[in-house]
Amino acid sequence: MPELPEVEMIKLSLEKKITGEVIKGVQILNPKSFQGEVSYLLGSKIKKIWRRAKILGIDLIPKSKKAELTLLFHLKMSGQIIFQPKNNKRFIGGHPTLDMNLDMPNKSTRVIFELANGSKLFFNDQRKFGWIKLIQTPELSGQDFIKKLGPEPFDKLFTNKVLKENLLKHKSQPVKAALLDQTILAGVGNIYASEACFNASINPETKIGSLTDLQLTSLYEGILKALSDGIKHGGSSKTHFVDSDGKKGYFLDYAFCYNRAGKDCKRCMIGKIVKIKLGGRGTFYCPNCQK
DNA sequence: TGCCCCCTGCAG
DNA sequence: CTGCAGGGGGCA
Repeated sequence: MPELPEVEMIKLSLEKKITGEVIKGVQILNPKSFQGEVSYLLGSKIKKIWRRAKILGIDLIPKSKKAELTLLFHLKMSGQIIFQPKNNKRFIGGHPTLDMNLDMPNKSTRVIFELANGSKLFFNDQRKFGWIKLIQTPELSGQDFIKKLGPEPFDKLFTNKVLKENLLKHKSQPVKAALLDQTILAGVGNIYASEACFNASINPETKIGSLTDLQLTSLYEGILKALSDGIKHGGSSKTHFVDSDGKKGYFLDYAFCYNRAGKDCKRCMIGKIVKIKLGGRGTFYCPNCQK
């Protein structure tokens, strides 16, 4: 489900609600969804919520004087984190009919966190690919899936030059496949990879090695534009994504190519968006203006 | 680098 | 019924 913008929306919608709260209980409905010693969580206090790439982290201060804990979430394709206020009171604005049914738990609920103030967090994951991992905070940097991650797109260390260097280690790869490689840069997934190529007017099948310097720069800008547009519109809700309030995001209404096969290109107005398969993933582009 | 796999459910 | 879905690890 979620790429960087979607996880960011979850983080933003969650942090004010649960920071400072204490975890009172945990119910694990699907054992494969949770790794770690659950009992350590009980009585711990939520210190900070953060995002790295597509991973959401919750730092915890344990009840006793043990090392600090971090709860890691990877939502993979269908994960959701839903906050339920005390007494299940909700004040959802906008268009309630467009938000998900918030009766929890539901069929996809895998883990439930109960907070001391009576609110709850539901980890839903229809396809069961996602996971929650409880580790000691000092172990974080040693985790393989963290170590391997490339630069964070909105970090100031992620410059045009860094992207170029990282990409050029993979000259024979098609551009769009490279954007999905989390070691090159972290956080871009299938939707925003297609959009980034569109923004840069680059055919997603183009090999990295044959990109001009100018194209590499356009790609850098195109990536940042795709991701920030994603955040601006609250993320992409194709099937599963909602933020922690159960609200959808509307980026796909503004997307240039993703999920628009057969439709007119919004830029050149001549081409029609096509869908191809690249590296096993659906890929969209305009054959007329992406060369 | 390119499959196959982990799962469930929906659209065609 | 088949194929496909915002991810990514493991295998040849």
